[in-house]
This record gives sequence, structure tokens and C-alpha cells, in this order.
Amino acid sequence: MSTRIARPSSAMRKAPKQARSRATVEIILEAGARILSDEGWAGFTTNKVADLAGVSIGSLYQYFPDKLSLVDAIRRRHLDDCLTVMKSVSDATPYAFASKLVRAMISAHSGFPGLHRVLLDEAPSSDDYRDPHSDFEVEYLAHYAAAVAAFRGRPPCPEDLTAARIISDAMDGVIHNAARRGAIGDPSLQAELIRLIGLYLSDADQNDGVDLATARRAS
Amino acid sequence: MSTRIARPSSAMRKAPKQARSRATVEIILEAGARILSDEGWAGFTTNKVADLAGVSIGSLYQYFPDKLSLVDAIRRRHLDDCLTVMKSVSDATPYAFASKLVRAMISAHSGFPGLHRVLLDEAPSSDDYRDPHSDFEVEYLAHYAAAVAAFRGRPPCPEDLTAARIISDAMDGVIHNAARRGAIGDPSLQAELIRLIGLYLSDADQNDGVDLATARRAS
Amino acid sequence: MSTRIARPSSAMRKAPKQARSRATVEIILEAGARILSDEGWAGFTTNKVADLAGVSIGSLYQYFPDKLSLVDAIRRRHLDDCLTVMKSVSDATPYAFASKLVRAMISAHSGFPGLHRVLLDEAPSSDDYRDPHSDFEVEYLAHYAAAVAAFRGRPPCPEDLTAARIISDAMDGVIHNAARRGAIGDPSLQAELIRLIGLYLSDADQNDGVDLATARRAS
Amino acid sequence: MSTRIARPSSAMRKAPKQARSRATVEIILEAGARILSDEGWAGFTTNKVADLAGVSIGSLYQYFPDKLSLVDAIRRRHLDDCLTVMKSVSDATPYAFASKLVRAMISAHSGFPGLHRVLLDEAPSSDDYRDPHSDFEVEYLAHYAAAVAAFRGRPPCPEDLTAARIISDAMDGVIHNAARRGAIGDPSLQAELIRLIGLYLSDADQNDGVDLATARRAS
DNA sequence: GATGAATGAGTATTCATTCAT
DNA sequence: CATGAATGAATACTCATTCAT
Repeated sequence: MSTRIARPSSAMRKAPKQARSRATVEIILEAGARILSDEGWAGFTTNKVADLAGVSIGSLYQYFPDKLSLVDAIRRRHLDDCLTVMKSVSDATPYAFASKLVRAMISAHSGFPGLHRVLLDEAPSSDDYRDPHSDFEVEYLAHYAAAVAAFRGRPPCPEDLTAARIISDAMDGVIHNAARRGAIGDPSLQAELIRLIGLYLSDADQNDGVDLATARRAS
Repeated sequence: MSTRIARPSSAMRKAPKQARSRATVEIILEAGARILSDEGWAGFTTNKVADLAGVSIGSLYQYFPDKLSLVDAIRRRHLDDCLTVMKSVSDATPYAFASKLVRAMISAHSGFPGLHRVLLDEAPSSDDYRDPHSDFEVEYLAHYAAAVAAFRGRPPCPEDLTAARIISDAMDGVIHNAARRGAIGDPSLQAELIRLIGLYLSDADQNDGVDLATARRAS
Repeated sequence: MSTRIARPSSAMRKAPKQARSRATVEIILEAGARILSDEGWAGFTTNKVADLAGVSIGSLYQYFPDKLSLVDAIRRRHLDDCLTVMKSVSDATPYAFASKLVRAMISAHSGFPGLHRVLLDEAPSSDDYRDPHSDFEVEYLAHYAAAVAAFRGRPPCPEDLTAARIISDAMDGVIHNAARRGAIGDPSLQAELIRLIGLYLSDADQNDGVDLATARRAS
Repeated sequence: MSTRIARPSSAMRKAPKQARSRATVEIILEAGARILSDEGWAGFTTNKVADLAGVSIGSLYQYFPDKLSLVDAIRRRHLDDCLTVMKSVSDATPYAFASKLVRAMISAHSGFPGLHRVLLDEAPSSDDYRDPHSDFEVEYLAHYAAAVAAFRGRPPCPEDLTAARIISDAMDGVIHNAARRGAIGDPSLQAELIRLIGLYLSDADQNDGVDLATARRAS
């Protein structure tokens, strides 16, 4: 999807040494996240970012060698935040776990509702954040898989990773579509999402073939 | 994609009357869908579309007054196809319904795996397709809501629309992330997705407050 | 010397089909040669070329994918012209040969006096025109070497290539410095240059060690 | 390059008075010459010079009011060095003179092979160094002209200046093309260049019209 | 109708230069 | 004095759109 570009670079051009320049970097990253979130990858231009940040275009390029390195820095920050939030979530029952998880993810998306999706789906990357084996996704899924295994009362097994993906992607879909509609704060939506995830985590028949399960329940 | 004739959209510059014109429009829409799916909104240029379609850029503008009208026509076609497919899905049990639904949606995404997401998330729109009240979304959700009400054994009520959204968006998330990873054909993923939706549709406690449900189950 | 850039491309973007576009390409090449000659590589901007050519910047890029391909096209043209002119030069005596050679080279430089040097010394190249083994230089030197061998009354030998370089580079130096001063038409300069080359070609002692020759003549 | 103190050019922002300041100016000029030689005028940026010199860009601008004054200072130093070297050359026979001249010029180019050409051909100048009447060129040619007159056994006359130019420019061409190919140390090239210049200086027919000379020799 | 040449506003990026610390 | 953060005009290149043939 999206533009595939030969990765020209990725790191920051220089480490800001003085307090003033650290502040400049902050303000640029903030402006970049805002624009990415509000206007998507196609509306993300370095000039717009510099304008919104209130700095000159030259200042932006003093710290970020190119557009990609800027979006990479924004992504790194955002995903680190997500991971931190997510690692704090763990609980004794599926519903309590689901509840905390949903609230955590929703709050992680509240500041810049469109950011997460744009970073993962639209914006190209010089790093391997979109690679399924990237550190980020691995850590993310491992956390979910561990919870799944715990609730199922047995040691983790490969199937748990599939379950982890289902949970992660389903939540992703619901939250990002809610964000799109500006309905991210709707409590009934949160409640239903918690129910969806809670039910899935509680179900004991996870090892049965689906057709069997389907047949049995359908009977 | 289907081979139906594009219904002369209001945005279209002129209704193609002769067979040759209709064929030209077809081939342009097909090429546009391909590029949108493969390269995303950022890689979608009118010249590339004309090239791939094998027509001159002038011909493209003879049928579509601008880029937006082209993408709108592609979207209209795609969403019509989705609706058609979806309307054919109905069944007596939650699991059978979920199963057919998942298969239908996956097959609707198979031809142009990236198209659906690009059309809904990336590509801007001059119409109101992304508006929650658009004809498309209304029809879409109504169908889901009707199924939910049916399985819950009572007449449809407003809450069913929330449930419909949850189902629609969760499926969306799982399928589009699978498409991103090229794993759309993975049978275990399909099975688990069916289980997720099936469980949700089967659950009887949908009218209880979530906290109550959580408390009861967690006990 | 000069900018070393990773060669992004080199060929023309598309072959002009209609008469109008062939004329556009001509006019762009002409304007490019003018600016390269007058302002050097550092003053050679694509916008200036388009302006001088009286076409839009977009038209320039319709035919030349980037700046380098434009300069390559100008170089190819110019060197082809030089080769053609030079191949027509041959004569029975060293002085007659030198005379024709000098006149030919001077006339080849008259239209755009600075062009030759800029193309060879300043402007980067995606091709291998600056490589000593490039077709151009090989042909060029071979022609000189053949003349040297002929005047020395023996079959060509490797040393003739050194002599060819001396002749070529000395003429280059005199002509390009004259061009710099706007004195390319000065007849006394032409006469002296012919004398310089003529004497060198006439000298029979080319195989003696220089120190020996020096000693003998100095005595 | 020499280690003489740069004579406080009129263009220089302030005369460096303290030892530290003088050292800073030295190091900047050295870095500038290096970059000019290695990367040409197009690669010569004030920030790169400051970086290579290990000083801040602000310090560079403390001593040189702008880029042109820096390149002028570099040029002044280099040409002064060239003149010094050249004035030391004089000899009793044409071949001995040519031999010393060639060796002197080659050694003057060895440290920064590209520098001379870049300074004379590429780099713009705020002064009149490229003007044919500049002090430098006048002195330079006068020296050659004196030698020419001496070898021709008569008092200097205006024609000797033409001969001086021929010698100067021919040597220039051969040496700078050798530098371009990295062949500046090739002994056979040196030998042939000496022969070229030596023959020209030795020739007695310099006062005959060329056409006459040509005709006679060709007969 | 169809073609493709031409247009020019817009976008990423560089670099000489200034000035607050 | 030295530093390096900030500035913004200039430059290479793209792409939606028009219009003469």
C-alpha cells in the first residue's frame, strides 16, 4: 500500500545540545503528529509541519535529514508510548483484562485519533516497523498471547499468537473506525468492545476445530 | 470487480453512450482500482491510471472531470459490490451467519486486497461516503443490526446498531491487517475470526450493563 | 572535482513524436548549452534553462528525467560534433595538419566558447564521458596518435598515445584560456598555436630520451 | 601550501592580530583549499569548510565576511605561491628552462591537484584575478615573455607576450588534464611536455609569418 | 472523440548568512 | 570572541489539468 520509496535515511541529523534546540525538536514532533493525525500521510508536508510548529523549514531540516526520518521519529515515539501503556495492563479475569486493555488503547489514541492508523498503514517507513517481525509488533503480540494463555489455564502455545492477532486487530478496527467518526468516547461502544474481547478470552473451546464448535453450538 | 455498467454518477462528465465509450470507462476504473490497491492513495496519479489503462490522459478527463470524481466512481463500484455480496448473507444460527459473513468479506477483498482500506481510510471524497449517514454505511449497518436482533430473538432496537458497528469494525480490522501482511488466506485466522463474531452474536447478556456482566462472569 | 552524485538516470524520458515536441527538445538543448557555456555548471539551473528556452519547467522534465540527463544530452551532442569535425582533419605535412586541426577546434568552440570545458571539467556525468576509456576520448586520441605515427614515418606505437595527449591537452589549454579571455579569434594566437603543434609533430627525436635530447640541443 | 601569513586582504573582515586568530585563519584557508580541490566549486560550502577546519560557522564569518572573500583569500595565497615558485625558474638553454618550469609547475599542483583549475575556471571572483590585466597574470606572463626574448637573443617585444601565453596555456592544459586523470606524476608525460615547450622556445622562425613557415616546411 | 504536448503551482531539500547565548 | 540554532530564498522535480492538433 502507500508509497514505496527507497529508504534514503532514518536517523536524526544531529543531537540537539542546547535547551533551545531540544524544545525545537519537541515542537516539531508535536506539530508533525498533529498533521499526520488530522490530514493523513498525503497531507503531511514538511512545510506545513514547520509552519504549524512555528519554525522555519531550515530548522526542521537541521534536525531531521528528510521527511522519512521525521515520520520515523514520530512513529518511534508513538509506538513506545503504546507499548508502555500496554505493558501496564494485566489482570486476573478476562473481562477485567479486556476492560483495562480497551480503556488503555482508547486513551492512547485520544490525543491524536488518526495518528496510529496513519503511522501503521499509510506512512512509508525506512525502518521495519511495518514488518511483522519488528520489535514493536513482536512485543505487542507477545503480551496479548501471554494473557490468552493465562486465561486458558495452560502454558503458551503458538495458537495463542493467532488469538493475539485477532484481539489486537479487532480492537484496532473498532477503535480506529470510532476515531474516524469522532465517536471514540462513546461509552456504549467501549462497553460492547469490552464484551467482544471478554467473550473471546473467556471461551473454553478454543482448541476445538471451528466447524465442530460451530456445529455443536448451532445444534 | 463486477462487470455491471457504472451507473452514470452525477460526477461523471458525460454518460458513456456508445459501446466503445463504456468499455473505455470500464478499463479506466479497473486500472484505477489496481493502482489504488497496489500503491495506495499517494501513488495514485491520473497519468499512471491512464497509462495502465492504455488510454491517453485526455481521454481519462473526457469521462472524469477530475481526480476525485474518478476515485468516487471506483468507490461507488466497490461499495456496491460489497453490499450485494453482503445482502446475500443470512442464516439461522450465529455461527453459520458469522461463517458466511467472514467468507464473503474475505472474498470481497481478495481481488484488490488494499483497495477497501484505501478507499475508506486514505482517499478523500467529494461525496459523503465517509459520513456515518451515507447510504452505504446505513444500509450496511442495517443489515448487521437486523441479524443481531434476529439472533437475540426480539424486534430490532437502537442498541443493535452499536453491536452492528462492533461486528463490522472488528471484521474490518482483522481482515485489513491480514491483507497488509499478505495473510488473508490463512484458515486459522478465518476460523478464529468466525469464533470471535459467533461468540459475540450468541451471547445473551447483551442488555445487561457491562459492569454487571463483568462482575458476574468474573465471580 | 566538481559534484559527485550518485547517477540517478541518464536517458531521455520519452522520444518526442510530434514535430512540435522535437522543436521543444531542440530549443531546450540549445538554451542549456548557452547557459552552461555562459554561466558554468554552478549557474546551470533547470529553471533558468526552461526560462531561456521559453518553455515551462514541466516541459523540460517531460523530455529529460533530471538535470543530469539534460547535461548528458548536451554533452553527447557536443562531443559528437567535435568528433565529426576532427575526423575530417588529415593532411600530408605536420604544419598543414596542425593548421587544419587548430582551425577546426577553434571553430568547434566558437559557438559556445565555455561549453567544452564545462562539459569536460565541471559538469558531473552519469555516463563515462570523463572516464579515460570512454568511447569519445579513445576515438579522439586514436585519431591524433595515427597522425603522429604517420608523420614519424613508422607504424603506430604506444608512445604515440602520450604524444596525442600532449597535443590534445595543449591545444585544449590554449583554446580554452583564449575563450576565457574572449580572444579566441586572435589570428596571431592561432598562428603561434599552429607553430607549437607543428614543431612538435615535425620533430624526429621523439624516441630519444629527453635528457639526451636536451643535452644535445643545449650544447 | 606555504605557511606564510596571509596578508590581510582588503576583503578580510578583520586583521587577525593574536596568534590564536592567525592560526584559525590558517586552518580555515587550508580546509577551504582542500575542499575546493577535492570537491570543486559546487561542493564548496561554508559549513563544510568550517566543519573540516574544526571551527564553528560563526568563527568562519568572523574572519571572512562572505563566501567570496574566503575563496579570494585562498586564491591570493595560491597564486602568490605559484609566482614565487615561478620566479625562481630561469636558465641558460630553452630545454633546461622548460625542464625546470615543468617540474616547478607540476610540484605547485601536487598538493591540491584540482585547486588551480577550480580557482581559475570555476570559482567566481569579486576581484579581478581573472581579468587579463590582473597583477597576477601580468607578472606571470612578463616572466615568460622575458625568457622567450632571452632565448631569441633580442630585446623583448610585444610578440613575446603571445608566445608567453601559448607556453603558459599549453602547460596549463597538459598539467590540468593530467591532474584530472590522476596521471600528474607520469614521467613520460613530463618528458614530452618538456619537449613540446623546449622545441617551441628553441625555434628560430618565430618572426616569420606562419603561412610562410608552413609553406616552406611543408615543401 | 482521441491524443499527448504544455503548463505552473506545489513539495522536498540545501546553504549562505545572522544573531542570541 | 566562539558557538551553533535559526532563517528563508533558491533549486530540483511532480502531477493535476488544459487545449491545440
